[in-house]
Amino acid sequence: MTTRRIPDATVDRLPVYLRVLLDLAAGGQTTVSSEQLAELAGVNAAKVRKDLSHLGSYGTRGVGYEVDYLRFEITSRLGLSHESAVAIVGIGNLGRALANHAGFRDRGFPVTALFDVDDAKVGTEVDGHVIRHLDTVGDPELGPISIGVLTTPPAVAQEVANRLVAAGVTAILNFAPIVIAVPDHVTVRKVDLTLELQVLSYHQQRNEADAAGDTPPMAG
Amino acid sequence: MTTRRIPDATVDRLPVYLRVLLDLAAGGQTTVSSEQLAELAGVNAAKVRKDLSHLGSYGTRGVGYEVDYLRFEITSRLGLSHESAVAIVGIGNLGRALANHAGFRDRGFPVTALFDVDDAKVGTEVDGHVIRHLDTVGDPELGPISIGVLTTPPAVAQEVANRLVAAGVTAILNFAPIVIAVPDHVTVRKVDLTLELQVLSYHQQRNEADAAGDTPPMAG
DNA sequence: TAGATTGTTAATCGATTAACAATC
DNA sequence: TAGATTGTTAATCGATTAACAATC
Repeated sequence: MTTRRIPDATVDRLPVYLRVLLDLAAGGQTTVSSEQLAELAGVNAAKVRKDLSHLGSYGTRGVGYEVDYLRFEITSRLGLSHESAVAIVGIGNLGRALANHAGFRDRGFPVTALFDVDDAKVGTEVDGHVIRHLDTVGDPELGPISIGVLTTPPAVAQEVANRLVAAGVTAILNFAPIVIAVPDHVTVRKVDLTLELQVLSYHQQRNEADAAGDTPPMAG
Repeated sequence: MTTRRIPDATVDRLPVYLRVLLDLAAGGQTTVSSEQLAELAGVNAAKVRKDLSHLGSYGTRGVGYEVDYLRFEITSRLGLSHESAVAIVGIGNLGRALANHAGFRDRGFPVTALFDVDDAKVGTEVDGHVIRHLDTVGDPELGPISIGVLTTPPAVAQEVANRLVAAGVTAILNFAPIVIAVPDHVTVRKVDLTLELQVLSYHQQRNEADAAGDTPPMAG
């Protein structure tokens, strides 16, 4: 069963469509046009149709897309038909907040393990989960870990990533502000909060420069 | 003083280069080649040179780039020469963690205000900051807010964004899993944690499919 | 001068968009 | 049949990359 490759830009948008479809389904809507889906997802209709065409032809001309069918299809292609266990490593402010984050469990990503190396933290509980020492990360009795969430200080992030990979983790969400290297079969996504603020800063500065007449809007 | 437009993809990488340069400077290194910068930033050297060329010609052929000079230049172009006050709206798990996040203040983004609408929270303190009612968001005595961080439930995110914009905020970092609409002069970046996990799930599934022989690596 | 490395060019690639024939 | 809307094509745009002349 060969599944065609989906472009990266499309993969990044499928979760957005999926969330919109869940909302629509909750509201009782059974059909949606590319126009409406685009509006709710904050993109244009051509992009929606192009994106969905990579999944196959699941719309009906003159009618639109069946909400439930499309939901099912996106869920399946994203690999969300089964739950994925999440382990959080580094239980500081952010790690603790994520451990408490109900949204993960609700979306099929139950947090099943918390790790740290601080003996003062190991053994204590967060949201019903005991914090374990990172040395036990490979322990089979914890069950398989599908995704590792890295919320350690940057100085140890690479070392921790190595240990996660050694324990069989093939997907990492990295919050540490450092680029980590992993083998080809491991996927990393990064969330860099300072980067986000800095990019906002850039655009803010540009807008101000434009407003100040650097690129006069209509004045002549 | 006209500053040339920098491509979006480049703007997204400049903060990464900046972080690497700070590390190099801390280590006492005064010069860096595109090759080394690329290695540390996790990209290739051609991209580094192309990106930096948008800032102007700040390298020296045969030598490389002066670390301090490049740092200064990127800092300036990103608008990081002055601090930007951050307000966090929605003090739940995540908002509280971000309020405690020292990395923001250290990078020039001091958190100066916390807002919520829950009377049980209003008046209490987090990391030395009193939580205020969102109704006071425009209050001049709080000082200007440069960036608003949205950590509210999705159902109220649009409404809260409207109030931030009305209070003069022109940059928003949105953690609520919903697309928010804002006027043209306002910039929004989103951080969608569930989306990140779902995209990881997709790649994980693809890698497994490939490993299972869907795309045989070398077997014939 | 010889070696190193930038800055720029040009080719390539992937993503976006508009337009419209196909078709419900 | 008439109206609506998809799925696909083709044009355009922006990003990436390799290659190399310029030059320190």
